This record gives sequence, structure tokens and C-alpha cells, in this order.
Amino acid sequence: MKPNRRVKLSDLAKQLGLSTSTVSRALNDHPKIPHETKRRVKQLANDLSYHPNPFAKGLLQKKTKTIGVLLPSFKMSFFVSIIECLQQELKLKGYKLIVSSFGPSLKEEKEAFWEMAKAHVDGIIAIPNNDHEDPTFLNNIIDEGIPILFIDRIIDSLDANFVVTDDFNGMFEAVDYLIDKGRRKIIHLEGPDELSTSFFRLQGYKEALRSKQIEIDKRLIIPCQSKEEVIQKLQSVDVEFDAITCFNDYYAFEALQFLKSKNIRVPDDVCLIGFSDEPICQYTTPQMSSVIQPTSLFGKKAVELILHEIQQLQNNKAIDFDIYKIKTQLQLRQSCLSV
Amino acid sequence: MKPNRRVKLSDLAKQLGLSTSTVSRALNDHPKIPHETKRRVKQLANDLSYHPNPFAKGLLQKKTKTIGVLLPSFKMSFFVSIIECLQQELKLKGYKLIVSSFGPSLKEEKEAFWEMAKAHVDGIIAIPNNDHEDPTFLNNIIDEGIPILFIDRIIDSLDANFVVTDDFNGMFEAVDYLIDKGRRKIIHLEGPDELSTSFFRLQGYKEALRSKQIEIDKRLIIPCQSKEEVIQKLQSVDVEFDAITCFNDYYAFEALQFLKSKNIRVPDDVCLIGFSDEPICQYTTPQMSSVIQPTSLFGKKAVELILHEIQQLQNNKAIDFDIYKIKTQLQLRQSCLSV
DNA sequence: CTGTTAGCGCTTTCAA
DNA sequence: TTGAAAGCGCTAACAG
Repeated sequence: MKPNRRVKLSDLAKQLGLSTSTVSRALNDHPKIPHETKRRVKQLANDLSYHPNPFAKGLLQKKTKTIGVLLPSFKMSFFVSIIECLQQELKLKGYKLIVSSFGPSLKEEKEAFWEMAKAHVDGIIAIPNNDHEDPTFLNNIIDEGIPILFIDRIIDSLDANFVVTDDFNGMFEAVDYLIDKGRRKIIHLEGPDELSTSFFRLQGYKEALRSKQIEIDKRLIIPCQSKEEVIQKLQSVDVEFDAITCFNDYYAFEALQFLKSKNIRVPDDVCLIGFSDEPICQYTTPQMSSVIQPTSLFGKKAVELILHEIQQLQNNKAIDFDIYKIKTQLQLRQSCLSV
Repeated sequence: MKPNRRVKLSDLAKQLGLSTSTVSRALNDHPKIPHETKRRVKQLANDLSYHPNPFAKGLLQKKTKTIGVLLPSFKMSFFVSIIECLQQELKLKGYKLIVSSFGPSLKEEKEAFWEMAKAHVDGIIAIPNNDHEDPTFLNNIIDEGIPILFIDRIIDSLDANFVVTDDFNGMFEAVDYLIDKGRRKIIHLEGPDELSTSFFRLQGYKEALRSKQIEIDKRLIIPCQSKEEVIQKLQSVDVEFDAITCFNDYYAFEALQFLKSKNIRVPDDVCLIGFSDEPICQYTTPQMSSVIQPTSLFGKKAVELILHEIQQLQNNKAIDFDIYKIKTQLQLRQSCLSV
């Protein structure tokens, strides 16, 4: 029915009248093997479509050529877009990608990390969800020799590399632009407490106002734990406002719904800016302005760093950890351009 | 600096004064090991956070507890949503997920399949992109003992399971609804040639018209290889129309842009229905109607089938192949509901 | 330049 | 009920 017997090194060796070591060396381009032998070996390997057993290799070399990627959810296209980029970059470098998502629960997130560790990936790239106050378990994984690189969110007190959005400047520029356009009463829809991104975006907002000597009105800073809260919170705002900046695009979409329902014109009465530049932004009416987080830069930097860490680890060399901030870009669309 | 030495079976054995075989058996709940021994072994394993080396296991058992998932792109949220579901289902069953995307090129798609085969995954779940006229290489992979299950698109002449959308009925219902609402001149923006989905959606469109004795006007059937062509093709339509059905949501968004630019009112002048129900549909103005493809059903069915195939293969039993059609659901929103 | 040998961590006969 | 030993497929010392 099916042969189902994969060719292995010894099969090649037998057919060629060589030892397995020679064949192995030939395949791995060992310097001291004559070209002719290499050619013959590779030829046959190709003909029989021989593929080395990755488990035998993994067992021996403790390298799996596999990177684990952890993310909270596939629902955010920003994350997915990063995954896509990671996947492309890693494919180029000959790495495979094991992916796992873990949802909002801390317990599941921990488990997901452990599963990756158990799978003996060479390294982990993670978009964490929770503020790991006790990152002991992460340190344990790192101590086992699996470097972890974090994307988008910073976890304090952890020796690791971080590749994050320059949230501060991203929001700063957005608010700065609005002020230049004459808006003064700018709402900020703040994101979930526990995220470093919420914090820095809020700081950017405040600093932009401060730098133009505009007093910060606490009533305009509206914390929303999720996009579901946005409309309700906006209902109960009892001060005037002429612009809204948001933790992310989904908050902005909700805000847009709200404004429409109140017959408040965008951008004439109120300007609106999201964050992340989800592809949807082009399809809302009016089209949504947003802050672009260039995902390909995230992916490239992350891959570069994790591979470097893996190599350093292999050579028992020290690693310098750092926080890398990826510059954003303000994408203006109809929701901001007063006619 | 780092211990970096994972605990292994022999470490447990040594500490317990047992042989590795006994420890192994205890861990695997071998019947002839006394409960007390099992308890002690498991206790220690837990304390030292022992995790069996998956490579040693893989080498021995030829089972990797890993499923490869192949998809053309992460850009389509329909695909991503399926991945998310696969990932959850497979996690429950103790499987890991290796993911790879391959873009539009046939060559890359082939390579991606091969890479998966080389990675010795237990099975492959694929959303193919191309119409593999010569599926020899797929058969080779299947012959190597790796079952492949295809999602969303059918490849003729291949012994495999397929889980696809009931495209025909999905589009049929959409068109049927429009006709009931009094629309008669319904455009169909047809998808890429090579996709079985394009074909069946078109058939559904035609059959709906036919069943209501409406003549099919070829000028209303507009083939578009990609969403980029939509606007341009619509420009040159020179017959009247009062509704548009689309190969997918992105086509519909483009169509919406076009209609807006022409000041054609949606849904008053022209009704618009997409396909896939991307989450964006809720945020366009007017909100986009679409055909829901329940991704969780895809995921569940796919996992069920592939695991069954793996098991049958392991027991050297025959597998019955089939095409499973997942029912769609018409999601009506503003783009269809005349006021 | 090439073959022999040992061993990666685990499971699984085969004996005891 | 348990241990010793072999071996999964491959690579890397160590000899030649």
C-alpha cells in the first residue's frame, strides 16, 4: 500500500559503498571530502529524496531550528501581521515556526510558555498579554537556555530583549498634529491598565499638550479596559471636546459609531485618530486616521535579535539586553482632515 | 551563569535508585508498576520539572505530535480565524502547530509542502492556493505516510479529505434573498479562475437566478482576478444594475468605494453583499452584508478528520476520503436592508 | 581523506 | 515486577 519507509543515511551509504560518516560529511559539506564524492552523494540523496531525520539531529545537536511564537490572539491584525513577517524572515534563515495563542488568561499564557519550552524550541518570540508581576517562570525558561524576546509590550524586571512601538512618540505626534490644527479639547481613550503600551501612549498625549502649554483636563482622559466600554464611557462625558485620540483602532471605531449616533460630524466637529492602522481604517466612513506601526520592522528586528541571542548562547557568550523602539508614522485620513 | 542542563530520565532514575526503564514505565503508566512507585516517580518528575525530550521520543516513535498548517497568507482573516481554531482544537489534543505561509507562487507552495514533510509532522492541514494540475508531489507526501487534509479549496484527482464551504448554497441564498427583495439586475464579481470557490459561488449565483426564471445576463458576470481589478472593471460596466454579489468581502469593499465615488446609494440604489464576513464588515458605512463561513466548524471538522487519518494510518487501516461541506449563513446588514 | 565507535534521551524487547 | 541491553538516525571524536 504505502512504502512509508523513509530513506536514511545508511541506505545512501550502502548504495554508495561508503560509511555513514562519509555520507553525512559529504552532505554537510565537510571540507575534507573530495568534490566528486560530494557530488555523487548529493546526487543520490536527491534521487531518493532523502531528508535527514530532524529528530535524530535535534537529539544530537540540541538545536531544533524551530522558533516558538506566542501571541494572545489572532484577532488583532497587528499581531498577525507581525507573525506573517516573522514567518517570512525565519523561513529565509531556515527556521520553522511553532505558533500558539493563549487568550487573555494568565494561567493559559504561562502554560503556553511552558509548552514551548517543552517543545525544545531554540528560542521564543512572544507578544505577552499580561503584566507578569512575577516573571520567575519566564526566568526559569531563559535559564534552561531558551532565549525569549518580547514584542510590543515591556515586562519590567526581566533580562530580555524587547522590541516595542515607540508609543510615546506615536501618540505625541498625533496629539501634536491635532493641536496644530487648532484642536484644544482632546479626549484620550486610554487602554487597559496593565499594558505598558497604554501607559506610554497616555504619556505621549500628556507631553504633547504640555509642550504646547495646554492644561491637561482629567475629564478628557477616559480609561477603557476594552473597546466594549468605549461607547458607554463616551455617553457620560459632560465636557466639550473637539478631537479624540485612542489607544487603538478598535476604540476609534467604537468612538466613530458613537459620534455618528449623536450626529456629531467627523472631522468637522470632532477629529478622530486611532492607533495601529488596521487595514480596516481605509474602509470606514470617513476613513480613519491612525498611527502606523510598521510590522515588517518589528519582524525583522525580532528575528535578528533572537537569532543573535541563540548564537551567543551557543558560544557561551554574554548577551546585552535592550529595548528597541520602532518608530511610528502618522497616517492622516478623512477623520482628521478638516475640509 | 546558566545550568542549561535539562533533567533527564537517568537523573530521575539515579535519585530514585531505579533503572531508567522503570522510571520510563512509571511515567507512562505501564500496568505492571506498583502504584506507589508511580507516585514517587511522578512526584520527583514534577519537583524537578522533568520534561521528556521530544526528539528522543520522536526518533523512537516516529510520531511527533505536531501538525503542519499551510496557508497562502495571513492577510485573509478567514484563514487566520481557521488557524486560530485549529490551534485551539489541536492544543486540546496535545498537538503542536507548525505554521507556514507561502504566498501566491506555485513554486513556493510546493516548497512549503516539502518543508512540512521534511519536518516530519504527523499530518498536514492546508489551505491551498493553486490549482495543482499535477498533484504528484502531494501524492508523494501522502505516500510517505503524512496525511494531508485540505481546507476551503478542492483539488481534483487527489485522494484526500476536503473541508470546504458550501459555496454554492452560500451564494445561492444571497442571490435568492436579493431577488426576493425585488432586485433583478444583479452583478456578480467573480473570483480568480483557478479557485474552486470562485466556480461554485458563480454556480450558486446562476442557479438562484435560474430557479426564479430570471435570465442570466453575461454582462453582469464580471471576472476579477484580484480585488485590485474590481473598481476598474466596474467603471466599464455599461448596463444598469441594482445589486452586487461578490467573490469575497474585499471585492465588496472595493465595490463600495466605487459606488460611493459615483454617488450611488447603498442599499437604496444598489444592494451589496460580500462573502466571508470579515470582522471589518461591521465597520464600513453602510455596514456590509456578507455570507458567514463558520470558521470554528472548519477547524473542528479538520482536526477531527486529520487525527482520524493519522490513527488509521498508524493501524494500517484504510481511510475513506470525502468532501465535507460547511453550511454558510447569510448575514444581513445595512448594505442590503432597504429602508 | 575515510571508517570505526560511541552516544544524544528515550522506549522496548528479553531475561531475570 | 524490574533491570540490562539494544537501537531509533544521526554526528563527531578518534584513529587510521
